[in-house]
Amino acid sequence: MRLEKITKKRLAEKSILSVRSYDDACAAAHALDLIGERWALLVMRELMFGPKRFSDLRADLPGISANVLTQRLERLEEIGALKRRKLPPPAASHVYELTPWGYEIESVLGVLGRWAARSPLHDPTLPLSAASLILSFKTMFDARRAKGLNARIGFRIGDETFLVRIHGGKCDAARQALDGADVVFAGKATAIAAAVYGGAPLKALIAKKALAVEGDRRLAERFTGLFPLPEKA
Amino acid sequence: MRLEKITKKRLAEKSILSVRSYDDACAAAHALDLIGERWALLVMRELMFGPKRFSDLRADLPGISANVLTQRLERLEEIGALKRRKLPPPAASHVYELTPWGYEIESVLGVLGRWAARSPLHDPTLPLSAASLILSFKTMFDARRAKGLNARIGFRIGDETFLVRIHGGKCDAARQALDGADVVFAGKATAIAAAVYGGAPLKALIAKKALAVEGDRRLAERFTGLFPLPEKA
DNA sequence: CGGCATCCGGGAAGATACTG
DNA sequence: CAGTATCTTCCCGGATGCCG
Repeated sequence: MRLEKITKKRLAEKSILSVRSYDDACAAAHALDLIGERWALLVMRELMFGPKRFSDLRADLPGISANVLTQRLERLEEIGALKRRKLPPPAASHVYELTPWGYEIESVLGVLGRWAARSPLHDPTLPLSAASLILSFKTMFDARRAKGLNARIGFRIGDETFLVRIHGGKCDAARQALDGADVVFAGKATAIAAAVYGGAPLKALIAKKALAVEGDRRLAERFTGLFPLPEKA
Repeated sequence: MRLEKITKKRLAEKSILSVRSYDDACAAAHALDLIGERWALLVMRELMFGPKRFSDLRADLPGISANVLTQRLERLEEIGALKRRKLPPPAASHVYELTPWGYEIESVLGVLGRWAARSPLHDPTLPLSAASLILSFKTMFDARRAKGLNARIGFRIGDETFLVRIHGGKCDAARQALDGADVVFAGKATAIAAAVYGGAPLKALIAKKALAVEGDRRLAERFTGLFPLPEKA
Protein backbone atom coordinates (compact mmCIF):
# COMPACT_ATOMS: atom_id res chain seq x y z
CA MET A 1 0.00 0.00 0.00
CA ARG A 2 2.43 2.63 1.17
CA LEU A 3 5.20 1.05 -0.81
CA GLU A 4 2.94 0.45 -3.73
CA LYS A 5 1.94 4.07 -3.70
CA ILE A 6 5.53 5.19 -3.80
CA THR A 7 6.33 2.80 -6.60
CA LYS A 8 3.40 4.00 -8.62
CA LYS A 9 4.46 7.54 -8.06
CA ARG A 10 7.98 6.76 -9.23
CA LEU A 11 6.61 5.23 -12.35
CA ALA A 12 4.37 8.18 -12.99
CA GLU A 13 7.26 10.56 -12.54
CA LYS A 14 9.37 8.48 -14.83
CA SER A 15 6.72 8.47 -17.49
CA ILE A 16 6.65 12.23 -17.32
CA LEU A 17 10.39 12.42 -17.68
CA SER A 18 10.52 9.85 -20.44
CA VAL A 19 9.85 12.18 -23.30
CA ARG A 20 9.20 10.76 -26.69
CA SER A 21 12.06 12.51 -28.42
CA TYR A 22 12.65 13.30 -32.07
CA ASP A 23 16.30 12.37 -31.55
CA ASP A 24 17.29 15.22 -33.85
CA ALA A 25 20.09 17.74 -33.36
CA CYS A 26 18.03 20.44 -35.08
CA ALA A 27 17.25 23.08 -32.48
CA ALA A 28 13.70 23.50 -33.74
CA ALA A 29 13.14 19.78 -33.24
CA HIS A 30 14.52 20.15 -29.74
CA ALA A 31 12.05 22.96 -29.13
CA LEU A 32 9.28 20.53 -30.02
CA ASP A 33 10.76 17.99 -27.62
CA LEU A 34 10.56 20.66 -24.94
CA ILE A 35 7.27 22.40 -25.59
CA GLY A 36 5.67 20.48 -28.45
CA GLU A 37 3.16 18.62 -26.33
CA ARG A 38 -0.43 19.65 -26.37
CA TRP A 39 -1.19 22.77 -24.25
CA ALA A 40 2.45 23.43 -23.30
CA LEU A 41 2.83 26.60 -25.36
CA LEU A 42 -0.56 27.90 -24.31
CA VAL A 43 0.33 27.44 -20.65
CA MET A 44 3.38 29.62 -21.28
CA ARG A 45 1.24 32.15 -23.13
CA GLU A 46 -1.00 32.50 -20.09
CA LEU A 47 2.03 33.23 -17.94
CA MET A 48 3.48 35.91 -20.22
CA PHE A 49 2.24 38.76 -18.01
CA GLY A 50 3.39 37.30 -14.72
CA PRO A 51 2.74 34.46 -12.31
CA LYS A 52 -0.57 32.70 -11.96
CA ARG A 53 -2.02 30.02 -9.75
CA PHE A 54 -3.06 26.56 -10.84
CA SER A 55 -6.71 27.42 -10.87
CA ASP A 56 -6.17 30.67 -12.75
CA LEU A 57 -4.50 28.66 -15.47
CA ARG A 58 -7.37 26.20 -15.55
CA ALA A 59 -9.86 29.03 -15.83
CA ASP A 60 -7.92 30.77 -18.61
CA LEU A 61 -7.39 27.58 -20.59
CA PRO A 62 -10.86 26.17 -20.97
CA GLY A 63 -10.54 22.59 -22.13
CA ILE A 64 -7.34 21.66 -20.34
CA SER A 65 -7.78 18.96 -17.72
CA ALA A 66 -6.21 19.11 -14.30
CA ASN A 67 -3.90 16.16 -14.81
CA VAL A 68 -2.61 17.46 -18.13
CA LEU A 69 -1.99 20.88 -16.58
CA THR A 70 -0.09 19.21 -13.76
CA GLN A 71 2.07 17.30 -16.23
CA ARG A 72 2.81 20.35 -18.33
CA LEU A 73 3.77 22.45 -15.33
CA GLU A 74 6.09 19.70 -14.10
CA ARG A 75 7.68 19.38 -17.50
CA LEU A 76 8.09 23.14 -17.96
CA GLU A 77 9.72 23.37 -14.56
CA GLU A 78 11.97 20.43 -15.36
CA ILE A 79 13.29 22.05 -18.54
CA GLY A 80 13.84 25.37 -16.77
CA ALA A 81 11.12 27.39 -18.46
CA LEU A 82 9.19 28.10 -15.27
CA LYS A 83 9.47 28.00 -11.51
CA ARG A 84 6.91 27.04 -8.93
CA ARG A 85 6.90 29.41 -5.99
CA LYS A 86 5.19 29.38 -2.63
CA LEU A 87 3.30 32.55 -1.88
CA PRO A 88 4.03 34.41 1.39
CA PRO A 89 2.32 32.94 4.51
CA PRO A 90 -1.22 34.36 4.50
CA ALA A 91 -1.93 32.71 1.15
CA ALA A 92 -1.07 29.05 1.48
CA SER A 93 -0.94 28.73 -2.24
CA HIS A 94 1.55 28.38 -5.09
CA VAL A 95 2.16 30.34 -8.21
CA TYR A 96 3.88 29.40 -11.44
CA GLU A 97 6.22 31.95 -12.97
CA LEU A 98 8.24 31.86 -16.16
CA THR A 99 12.01 32.10 -15.91
CA PRO A 100 13.78 34.80 -17.98
CA TRP A 101 14.39 32.17 -20.65
CA GLY A 102 10.76 31.13 -20.43
CA TYR A 103 9.65 34.70 -21.09
CA GLU A 104 11.63 34.65 -24.31
CA ILE A 105 9.02 32.30 -25.74
CA GLU A 106 7.15 35.49 -26.55
CA SER A 107 9.04 35.71 -29.82
CA VAL A 108 7.77 32.25 -30.76
CA LEU A 109 4.20 33.21 -29.94
CA GLY A 110 4.54 36.34 -32.06
CA VAL A 111 5.91 34.62 -35.14
CA LEU A 112 3.49 31.70 -34.87
CA GLY A 113 0.60 34.11 -34.49
CA ARG A 114 1.57 36.25 -37.47
CA TRP A 115 1.90 33.11 -39.57
CA ALA A 116 -1.42 31.60 -38.53
CA ALA A 117 -3.31 34.87 -38.81
CA ARG A 118 -2.91 34.44 -42.57
CA SER A 119 -4.67 31.08 -42.49
CA PRO A 120 -8.03 31.13 -44.26
CA LEU A 121 -9.31 28.85 -41.49
CA HIS A 122 -8.58 31.28 -38.69
CA ASP A 123 -11.70 32.26 -36.78
CA PRO A 124 -11.12 35.38 -34.68
CA THR A 125 -14.57 35.24 -33.11
CA LEU A 126 -13.77 32.26 -30.89
CA PRO A 127 -13.23 32.75 -27.14
CA LEU A 128 -10.07 34.57 -26.14
CA SER A 129 -8.17 34.95 -22.90
CA ALA A 130 -7.07 38.32 -21.57
CA ALA A 131 -3.42 37.36 -21.95
CA SER A 132 -3.97 36.40 -25.60
CA LEU A 133 -5.62 39.70 -26.36
CA ILE A 134 -3.00 41.89 -24.75
CA LEU A 135 -0.22 39.82 -26.26
CA SER A 136 -1.80 40.19 -29.68
CA PHE A 137 -1.44 43.95 -29.37
CA LYS A 138 2.31 43.57 -29.02
CA THR A 139 2.34 41.16 -31.94
CA MET A 140 0.10 42.96 -34.43
CA PHE A 141 1.05 46.55 -33.61
CA ASP A 142 1.73 48.68 -36.68
CA ALA A 143 4.30 51.34 -35.84
CA ARG A 144 3.55 53.25 -39.03
CA ARG A 145 -0.06 53.79 -38.05
CA ALA A 146 0.94 54.88 -34.56
CA LYS A 147 3.32 57.56 -35.79
CA GLY A 148 3.51 60.43 -33.35
CA LEU A 149 1.23 58.74 -30.86
CA ASN A 150 2.12 58.64 -27.19
CA ALA A 151 -0.55 57.13 -25.02
CA ARG A 152 -1.40 54.86 -22.12
CA ILE A 153 -4.35 52.60 -22.74
CA GLY A 154 -5.86 50.66 -19.87
CA PHE A 155 -7.84 47.43 -19.95
CA ARG A 156 -10.08 45.94 -17.31
CA ILE A 157 -10.88 42.35 -18.17
CA GLY A 158 -12.48 40.25 -15.49
CA ASP A 159 -10.55 41.13 -12.35
CA GLU A 160 -7.28 41.81 -14.13
CA THR A 161 -6.01 45.13 -15.38
CA PHE A 162 -3.43 45.76 -18.09
CA LEU A 163 -1.68 48.88 -19.21
CA VAL A 164 -0.58 49.20 -22.83
CA ARG A 165 1.93 51.94 -23.53
CA ILE A 166 2.44 53.34 -26.99
CA HIS A 167 5.41 55.66 -27.37
CA GLY A 168 8.09 56.25 -29.95
CA GLY A 169 6.61 53.73 -32.36
CA LYS A 170 6.80 50.97 -29.76
CA CYS A 171 4.02 49.12 -28.01
CA ASP A 172 4.52 47.37 -24.74
CA ALA A 173 2.15 46.01 -22.17
CA ALA A 174 2.05 44.85 -18.59
CA ARG A 175 -0.42 43.55 -16.06
CA GLN A 176 -0.54 46.42 -13.61
CA ALA A 177 -2.67 49.14 -12.09
CA LEU A 178 -4.26 51.63 -14.45
CA ASP A 179 -2.78 54.78 -12.89
CA GLY A 180 -2.50 57.53 -15.43
CA ALA A 181 -4.24 55.74 -18.27
CA ASP A 182 -5.59 58.11 -20.91
CA VAL A 183 -8.47 55.80 -21.65
CA VAL A 184 -9.69 52.51 -20.24
CA PHE A 185 -11.52 49.70 -22.02
CA ALA A 186 -13.61 47.50 -19.76
CA GLY A 187 -15.29 44.32 -20.92
CA LYS A 188 -14.63 40.81 -22.01
CA ALA A 189 -11.61 40.07 -24.15
CA THR A 190 -13.80 38.97 -27.04
CA ALA A 191 -15.64 42.29 -27.08
CA ILE A 192 -12.39 44.24 -27.21
CA ALA A 193 -11.19 41.89 -29.96
CA ALA A 194 -14.38 42.57 -31.89
CA ALA A 195 -13.57 46.29 -31.82
CA VAL A 196 -9.87 45.95 -32.71
CA TYR A 197 -9.86 43.01 -35.10
CA GLY A 198 -13.49 42.53 -36.11
CA GLY A 199 -14.12 46.11 -37.18
CA ALA A 200 -17.11 46.43 -34.87
CA PRO A 201 -17.84 50.11 -34.12
CA LEU A 202 -17.16 51.08 -30.53
CA LYS A 203 -20.49 52.85 -30.41
CA ALA A 204 -22.39 49.65 -31.14
CA LEU A 205 -20.46 47.61 -28.60
CA ILE A 206 -21.03 50.23 -25.95
CA ALA A 207 -24.72 50.42 -26.78
CA LYS A 208 -24.94 46.65 -26.40
CA LYS A 209 -23.13 47.02 -23.07
CA ALA A 210 -20.52 44.56 -24.27
CA LEU A 211 -17.88 47.18 -23.63
CA ALA A 212 -17.31 50.33 -21.62
CA VAL A 213 -14.85 53.05 -22.55
CA GLU A 214 -13.77 55.46 -19.83
CA GLY A 215 -11.76 58.53 -20.78
CA ASP A 216 -10.60 59.84 -24.13
CA ARG A 217 -13.07 58.30 -26.59
CA ARG A 218 -11.26 59.63 -29.69
CA LEU A 219 -8.06 57.98 -28.50
CA ALA A 220 -9.96 54.73 -28.04
CA GLU A 221 -11.18 54.94 -31.63
CA ARG A 222 -7.68 55.55 -32.89
CA PHE A 223 -6.30 52.70 -30.82
CA THR A 224 -8.64 50.20 -32.44
CA GLY A 225 -7.10 51.01 -35.81
CA LEU A 226 -3.48 50.31 -34.91
CA PHE A 227 -3.52 46.52 -35.34
CA PRO A 228 -4.12 45.48 -38.93
CA LEU A 229 -4.41 41.77 -39.58
CA PRO A 230 -2.15 40.37 -42.32
CA GLU A 231 -3.85 39.44 -45.58
CA LYS A 232 -4.98 35.87 -46.01
CA ALA A 233 -2.73 33.43 -47.83
CA MET B 1 -15.97 -6.63 -47.50
CA ARG B 2 -15.91 -4.10 -50.29
CA LEU B 3 -18.46 -1.98 -48.53
CA GLU B 4 -16.80 -2.48 -45.22
CA LYS B 5 -13.52 -1.36 -46.69
CA ILE B 6 -15.04 1.82 -48.03
CA THR B 7 -16.74 2.54 -44.74
CA LYS B 8 -13.52 2.10 -42.86
CA LYS B 9 -11.78 4.41 -45.26
CA ARG B 10 -14.48 7.03 -44.83
CA LEU B 11 -14.11 6.86 -41.11
CA ALA B 12 -10.36 7.15 -41.38
CA GLU B 13 -10.66 10.21 -43.58
CA LYS B 14 -13.11 11.74 -41.19
CA SER B 15 -10.81 11.20 -38.29
CA ILE B 16 -8.13 13.05 -40.18
CA LEU B 17 -10.38 16.01 -40.80
CA SER B 18 -11.81 16.07 -37.31
CA VAL B 19 -9.13 18.11 -35.68
CA ARG B 20 -8.99 18.35 -31.94
CA SER B 21 -9.16 22.13 -31.72
CA TYR B 22 -8.18 24.48 -28.94
CA ASP B 23 -11.27 26.53 -29.75
CA ASP B 24 -9.29 29.70 -29.14
CA ALA B 25 -9.26 32.88 -31.21
CA CYS B 26 -5.58 33.43 -30.40
CA ALA B 27 -3.67 33.11 -33.64
CA ALA B 28 -0.85 31.20 -31.98
CA ALA B 29 -3.38 28.67 -30.73
CA HIS B 30 -4.71 28.42 -34.26
CA ALA B 31 -1.19 27.75 -35.47
CA LEU B 32 -1.08 24.81 -33.09
CA ASP B 33 -4.41 23.60 -34.43
CA LEU B 34 -2.85 23.69 -37.89
CA ILE B 35 0.67 22.39 -37.35
CA GLY B 36 0.83 21.45 -33.70
CA GLU B 37 0.55 17.72 -34.25
CA ARG B 38 3.60 15.57 -33.89
CA TRP B 39 5.97 15.68 -36.89
CA ALA B 40 4.00 18.33 -38.80
CA LEU B 41 6.56 21.10 -38.40
CA LEU B 42 9.45 18.78 -39.16
CA VAL B 43 7.80 17.68 -42.39
CA MET B 44 7.63 21.33 -43.39
CA ARG B 45 11.26 21.82 -42.38
CA GLU B 46 12.30 19.04 -44.74
CA LEU B 47 10.49 20.77 -47.58
CA MET B 48 12.06 24.19 -47.00
CA PHE B 49 14.52 23.78 -49.89
CA GLY B 50 12.02 22.51 -52.41
CA PRO B 51 9.79 19.55 -53.22
CA LYS B 52 10.50 16.01 -52.08
CA ARG B 53 8.95 12.62 -52.60
CA PHE B 54 7.25 10.53 -49.95
CA SER B 55 10.20 8.24 -49.52
CA ASP B 56 12.67 11.12 -49.36
CA LEU B 57 10.68 12.49 -46.46
CA ARG B 58 10.67 9.12 -44.74
CA ALA B 59 14.41 8.83 -45.16
CA ASP B 60 15.06 12.36 -43.87
CA LEU B 61 12.75 11.97 -40.88
CA PRO B 62 13.97 8.80 -39.22
CA GLY B 63 11.34 7.70 -36.76
CA ILE B 64 8.24 8.84 -38.60
CA SER B 65 5.99 6.00 -39.69
CA ALA B 66 4.38 5.81 -43.10
CA ASN B 67 0.83 6.24 -41.88
CA VAL B 68 1.66 9.27 -39.78
CA LEU B 69 3.50 10.84 -42.71
CA THR B 70 0.47 10.22 -44.91
CA GLN B 71 -1.81 11.88 -42.39
CA ARG B 72 0.44 14.90 -41.96
CA LEU B 73 0.79 15.43 -45.70
CA GLU B 74 -2.99 15.23 -46.11
CA ARG B 75 -3.54 17.68 -43.31
CA LEU B 76 -0.89 20.12 -44.57
CA GLU B 77 -2.45 20.03 -48.01
CA GLU B 78 -5.91 20.53 -46.52
CA ILE B 79 -4.87 23.70 -44.71
CA GLY B 80 -3.09 25.06 -47.78
CA ALA B 81 0.49 24.79 -46.56
CA LEU B 82 1.58 22.37 -49.26
CA LYS B 83 0.54 20.93 -52.61
CA ARG B 84 0.89 17.41 -53.91
CA ARG B 85 2.04 17.39 -57.52
CA LYS B 86 2.39 14.68 -60.10
CA LEU B 87 5.78 14.63 -61.73
CA PRO B 88 6.00 14.80 -65.55
CA PRO B 89 5.39 11.46 -67.39
CA PRO B 90 8.71 9.59 -67.25
CA ALA B 91 8.62 9.60 -63.46
CA ALA B 92 5.27 8.18 -62.38
CA SER B 93 5.77 9.67 -58.98
CA HIS B 94 4.50 12.46 -56.77
CA VAL B 95 6.21 15.26 -54.97
CA TYR B 96 5.11 17.46 -52.09
CA GLU B 97 5.86 21.15 -52.30
CA LEU B 98 5.17 23.96 -49.87
CA THR B 99 2.93 26.80 -50.96
CA PRO B 100 4.26 30.37 -50.66
CA TRP B 101 2.47 30.62 -47.33
CA GLY B 102 3.93 27.27 -46.33
CA TYR B 103 7.43 28.55 -47.01
CA GLU B 104 6.82 31.38 -44.57
CA ILE B 105 7.01 28.83 -41.77
CA GLU B 106 10.75 29.40 -42.01
CA SER B 107 10.40 32.31 -39.62
CA VAL B 108 8.81 29.98 -37.07
CA LEU B 109 11.61 27.44 -37.44
CA GLY B 110 14.18 30.20 -36.97
CA VAL B 111 12.67 31.65 -33.81
CA LEU B 112 11.95 28.23 -32.32
CA GLY B 113 15.50 27.14 -33.06
CA ARG B 114 17.11 30.21 -31.52
CA TRP B 115 15.00 29.74 -28.42
CA ALA B 116 15.72 26.05 -28.00
CA ALA B 117 19.42 26.41 -28.75
CA ARG B 118 19.61 28.08 -25.33
CA SER B 119 18.20 25.01 -23.62
CA PRO B 120 20.72 23.26 -21.38
CA LEU B 121 19.23 19.98 -22.58
CA HIS B 122 20.01 20.58 -26.23
CA ASP B 123 22.31 17.94 -27.68
CA PRO B 124 23.84 19.09 -30.96
CA THR B 125 25.59 15.76 -31.55
CA LEU B 126 22.38 13.90 -32.43
CA PRO B 127 21.66 12.99 -36.05
CA LEU B 128 20.82 15.87 -38.36
CA SER B 129 19.23 16.10 -41.79
CA ALA B 130 20.79 18.09 -44.60
CA ALA B 131 17.86 20.49 -44.63
CA SER B 132 18.24 21.13 -40.89
CA LEU B 133 21.91 21.91 -41.25
CA ILE B 134 21.57 24.32 -44.15
CA LEU B 135 18.58 25.97 -42.53
CA SER B 136 20.57 26.42 -39.34
CA PHE B 137 23.10 28.49 -41.27
CA LYS B 138 20.39 30.96 -42.21
CA THR B 139 19.16 30.97 -38.62
CA MET B 140 22.42 31.27 -36.71
CA PHE B 141 24.35 33.47 -39.14
CA ASP B 142 26.17 36.35 -37.45
CA ALA B 143 26.37 39.29 -39.85
CA ARG B 144 28.93 41.05 -37.64
CA ARG B 145 31.39 38.22 -37.99
CA ALA B 146 30.89 38.05 -41.75
CA LYS B 147 31.64 41.72 -42.27
CA GLY B 148 33.16 42.31 -45.68
CA LEU B 149 32.83 38.68 -46.68
CA ASN B 150 31.43 37.76 -50.07
CA ALA B 151 31.54 34.06 -50.81
CA ARG B 152 29.75 31.05 -52.24
CA ILE B 153 30.05 27.94 -50.13
CA GLY B 154 28.95 24.60 -51.53
CA PHE B 155 27.77 21.51 -49.67
CA ARG B 156 27.53 17.96 -50.93
CA ILE B 157 25.52 15.88 -48.49
CA GLY B 158 24.40 12.46 -49.65
CA ASP B 159 23.18 13.05 -53.18
CA GLU B 160 22.02 16.58 -52.59
CA THR B 161 23.98 19.78 -53.14
CA PHE B 162 23.38 23.15 -51.55
CA LEU B 163 24.85 26.54 -52.25
CA VAL B 164 25.14 29.06 -49.42
CA ARG B 165 25.77 32.65 -50.48
CA ILE B 166 27.21 35.20 -48.12
CA HIS B 167 27.18 38.77 -49.38
CA GLY B 168 26.45 42.15 -47.90
CA GLY B 169 25.98 40.77 -44.41
CA LYS B 170 23.27 38.41 -45.60
CA CYS B 171 23.28 34.65 -45.78
CA ASP B 172 20.96 32.75 -48.05
CA ALA B 173 20.90 29.19 -49.24
CA ALA B 174 19.35 27.00 -51.90
CA ARG B 175 19.41 23.42 -53.05
CA GLN B 176 21.13 23.78 -56.40
CA ALA B 177 24.20 22.92 -58.44
CA LEU B 178 27.55 24.02 -57.07
CA ASP B 179 28.66 26.08 -60.06
CA GLY B 180 31.08 28.76 -59.04
CA ALA B 181 31.42 27.73 -55.42
CA ASP B 182 34.59 29.06 -53.78
CA VAL B 183 34.82 26.02 -51.57
CA VAL B 184 32.82 22.83 -51.17
CA PHE B 185 32.22 20.79 -48.04
CA ALA B 186 31.42 17.13 -48.68
CA GLY B 187 30.32 14.74 -45.97
CA LYS B 188 27.50 13.90 -43.66
CA ALA B 189 25.49 16.69 -42.10
CA THR B 190 26.65 15.71 -38.62
CA ALA B 191 30.30 16.03 -39.61
CA ILE B 192 29.75 19.52 -40.97
CA ALA B 193 27.81 20.37 -37.83
CA ALA B 194 30.72 19.15 -35.72
CA ALA B 195 32.97 21.63 -37.53
CA VAL B 196 30.59 24.60 -37.39
CA TYR B 197 28.86 24.11 -34.03
CA GLY B 198 31.00 21.57 -32.20
CA GLY B 199 34.29 23.39 -32.59
CA ALA B 200 35.94 20.33 -34.15
CA PRO B 201 39.01 21.34 -36.18
CA LEU B 202 38.56 20.84 -39.91
CA LYS B 203 41.95 19.22 -40.05
CA ALA B 204 40.90 16.44 -37.68
CA LEU B 205 37.63 15.79 -39.46
CA ILE B 206 39.41 15.60 -42.79
CA ALA B 207 42.04 13.25 -41.35
CA LYS B 208 39.26 11.01 -40.06
CA LYS B 209 37.73 11.15 -43.55
CA ALA B 210 34.49 12.36 -42.00
CA LEU B 211 34.65 15.41 -44.22
CA ALA B 212 36.26 16.59 -47.44
CA VAL B 213 36.95 20.22 -48.26
CA GLU B 214 37.51 21.12 -51.90
CA GLY B 215 38.75 24.60 -52.78
CA ASP B 216 39.69 27.55 -50.61
CA ARG B 217 40.59 25.97 -47.27
CA ARG B 218 41.09 29.27 -45.47
CA LEU B 219 37.60 30.33 -46.51
CA ALA B 220 36.27 27.05 -45.16
CA GLU B 221 37.92 27.78 -41.82
CA ARG B 222 36.44 31.23 -41.71
CA PHE B 223 33.01 29.92 -42.63
CA THR B 224 32.94 27.59 -39.65
CA GLY B 225 33.26 30.57 -37.33
CA LEU B 226 30.28 32.54 -38.60
CA PHE B 227 27.56 30.76 -36.63
CA PRO B 228 27.91 31.28 -32.90
CA LEU B 229 25.44 29.45 -30.71
CA PRO B 230 23.55 31.58 -28.18
CA GLU B 231 24.60 31.20 -24.57
CA LYS B 232 22.72 28.71 -22.45
CA ALA B 233 19.86 29.91 -20.28
C1' DC C 1 -10.69 25.18 -2.02
C1' DG C 2 -6.21 24.15 -4.36
C1' DG C 3 -3.30 20.63 -6.00
C1' DC C 4 -2.77 16.75 -7.17
C1' DA C 5 -3.40 11.01 -7.88
C1' DT C 6 -6.19 7.42 -9.89
C1' DC C 7 -9.07 5.04 -13.09
C1' DC C 8 -11.22 4.72 -17.55
C1' DG C 9 -12.60 5.36 -22.54
C1' DG C 10 -11.24 7.04 -26.93
C1' DG C 11 -8.06 8.19 -30.12
C1' DA C 12 -3.48 9.38 -31.93
C1' DA C 13 1.17 7.58 -32.63
C1' DG C 14 4.41 3.76 -33.59
C1' DA C 15 5.81 -0.71 -35.64
C1' DT C 16 5.18 -4.13 -38.89
C1' DA C 17 3.35 -6.38 -42.70
C1' DC C 18 1.27 -6.12 -46.86
C1' DT C 19 -0.47 -4.45 -51.64
C1' DG C 20 -0.82 -2.08 -56.29
C1' DC D 1 8.09 3.32 -54.67
C1' DA D 2 4.10 4.98 -52.43
C1' DG D 3 1.36 4.28 -49.70
C1' DT D 4 -2.60 1.09 -46.82
C1' DA D 5 -4.11 -2.21 -43.10
C1' DT D 6 -3.69 -3.79 -38.65
C1' DC D 7 -2.20 -4.20 -34.11
C1' DT D 8 -0.26 -2.34 -29.92
C1' DT D 9 1.07 1.27 -27.00
C1' DC D 10 0.64 5.44 -25.02
C1' DC D 11 -1.26 10.11 -24.61
C1' DC D 12 -5.23 12.98 -23.88
C1' DG D 13 -9.46 14.25 -21.70
C1' DG D 14 -13.11 13.58 -18.19
C1' DA D 15 -14.68 12.08 -13.69
C1' DT D 16 -13.82 11.07 -9.16
C1' DG D 17 -11.69 11.27 -4.84
C1' DC D 18 -7.93 12.13 -1.50
C1' DC D 19 -5.55 15.36 1.44
C1' DG D 20 -3.48 19.49 3.14
